[in-house]
Amino acid sequence: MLKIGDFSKLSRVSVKTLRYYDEIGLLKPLQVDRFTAYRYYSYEQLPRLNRILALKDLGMALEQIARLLDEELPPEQLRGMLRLKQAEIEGEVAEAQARLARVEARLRLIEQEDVMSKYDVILKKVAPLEVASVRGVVPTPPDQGMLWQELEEYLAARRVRATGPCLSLYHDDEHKEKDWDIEVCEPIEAELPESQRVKVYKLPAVDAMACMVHHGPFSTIGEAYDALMKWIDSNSYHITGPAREIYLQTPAKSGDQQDPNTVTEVQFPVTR
Amino acid sequence: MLKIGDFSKLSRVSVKTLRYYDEIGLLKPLQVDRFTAYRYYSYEQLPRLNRILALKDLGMALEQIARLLDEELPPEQLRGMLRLKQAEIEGEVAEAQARLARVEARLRLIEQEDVMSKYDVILKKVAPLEVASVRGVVPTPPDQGMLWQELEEYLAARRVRATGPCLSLYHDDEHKEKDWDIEVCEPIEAELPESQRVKVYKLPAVDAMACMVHHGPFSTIGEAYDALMKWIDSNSYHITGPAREIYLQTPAKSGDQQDPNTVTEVQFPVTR
DNA sequence: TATACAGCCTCCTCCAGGGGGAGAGTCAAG
DNA sequence: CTTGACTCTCCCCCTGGAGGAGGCTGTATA
Repeated sequence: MLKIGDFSKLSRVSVKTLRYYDEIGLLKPLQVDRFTAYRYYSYEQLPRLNRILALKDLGMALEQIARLLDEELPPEQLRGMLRLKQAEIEGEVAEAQARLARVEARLRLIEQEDVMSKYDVILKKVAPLEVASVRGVVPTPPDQGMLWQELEEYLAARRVRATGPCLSLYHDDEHKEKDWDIEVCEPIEAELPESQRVKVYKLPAVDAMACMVHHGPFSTIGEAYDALMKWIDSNSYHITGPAREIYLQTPAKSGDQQDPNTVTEVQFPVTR
Repeated sequence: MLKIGDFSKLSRVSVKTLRYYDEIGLLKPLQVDRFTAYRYYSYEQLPRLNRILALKDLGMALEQIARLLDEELPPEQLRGMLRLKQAEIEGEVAEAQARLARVEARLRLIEQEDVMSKYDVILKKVAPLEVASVRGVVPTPPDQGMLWQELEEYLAARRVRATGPCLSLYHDDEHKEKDWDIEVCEPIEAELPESQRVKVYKLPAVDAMACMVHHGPFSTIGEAYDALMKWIDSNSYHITGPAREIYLQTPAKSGDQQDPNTVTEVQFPVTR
């Protein structure tokens, strides 16, 4: 009969842990003094403890180990559990490697430019969204006011209201000097007839959307685009569709390019 | 001003989490109604939240993120933290891969033999140990009784007692039919003079000791050796020194090869 | 304007695997 | 017999929230 301290030294498992294993029923002392509550272990319990440690070392949860040991399970089932565990750890490895890649990308970014630290990109899933939209070609982005006016008049006339912040889609693949192909959208829920100019449809869901929030005047939104592009490049993604610009907080004066309280989210659908 | 639900939808962070971030001071709402305690957020808080999510995504702890954001730390320090994080994740990857290798080895083992499931190997560090020992060549392991007798008589005559379970070292590299080179040891703490036959020294510490506890008669200990060897092989380790046999629970009748209550630990120092 | 109902609040418990420590009782050697 | 080393139970702590109870609040609609 060994007292807990002796058993602890023998097995190199802390006393605390042994008491915990007793508590959860994973390894009960062979005998417990009814008056002093002292735990007494036997050498013969070492194999069970070692089995516990071996399974724990494979990444099994204690409760699972308890079930596994007490149910005298068939070897076939142990095999199954191990294979499951194997898949799980493979997932962990992949996840850790992905995280490592993100950290390295971030390091590369701040290596080349410290301003980057103003911006943070996150990757989200985005649900499909029912919108009413007007698409057209305008000289430069600030000129899209015309499109907005058109869309809003149409909605107001039919007493339909936006159900969330409105957004623009930028359909051009590359940066242009003039003649931008822009689509302005308002999310709606009601039924709405289409017209020649106003389309009603569901924006597709996006599995991986690289997003960044720009807080500051519209006139400086280029910085956000630069940072976002750099992030996408650094993380070896590439763009798979039109950019979205979501107007979370619109300027006090509509169309004001300088209002510093404007908040805009820029999004690019991406894939590896 | 956005209520917590709206802010939650906007940022795709659960309400629960936002309240938690408020509680730990990571992201306080811009304003809290003094009477209703309703939290009100602003669009301008999105960048901070996004920064939080981005850093969390790199594996940073929330408390670290809080310090990082509130201390306006120099970019140099961020770089340092990221490099630290990088090393840490590399460690995680390595650990996960090692665990995966262990699971795979275990799968291979039970694949070839189900009996294996009786034995569990664990890898320990072993501290140095002061011992008195007698070494000699005996026909077969059960004949080591002669050596034990010699050692114990020497100790008894000098009133020195063992401070832990005694053990044998097997110095032969390969399995032999006869003439085993065996050293029997008793751990001691007291000063003890050496003699021609009895040596006193410190068994070296071992960094990686593959250990297995055999519970059953001595006569069947060969199974334990087989399993241990197989494990070592399966996990691509190799043996770097003499095996140790630790007599945790000795037979009721000294030297009894058949007592089923005997408990013995078999150890091999190993390395990759 | 009454009411329904969605949304918000605080507070509590729970997860894994123990670590740390307080306060009190026990064991064994000298 | 004493003393010091062990041991006991009980409680709180860690991460990053999730789940739910019980009770207010805000707003849209009839």
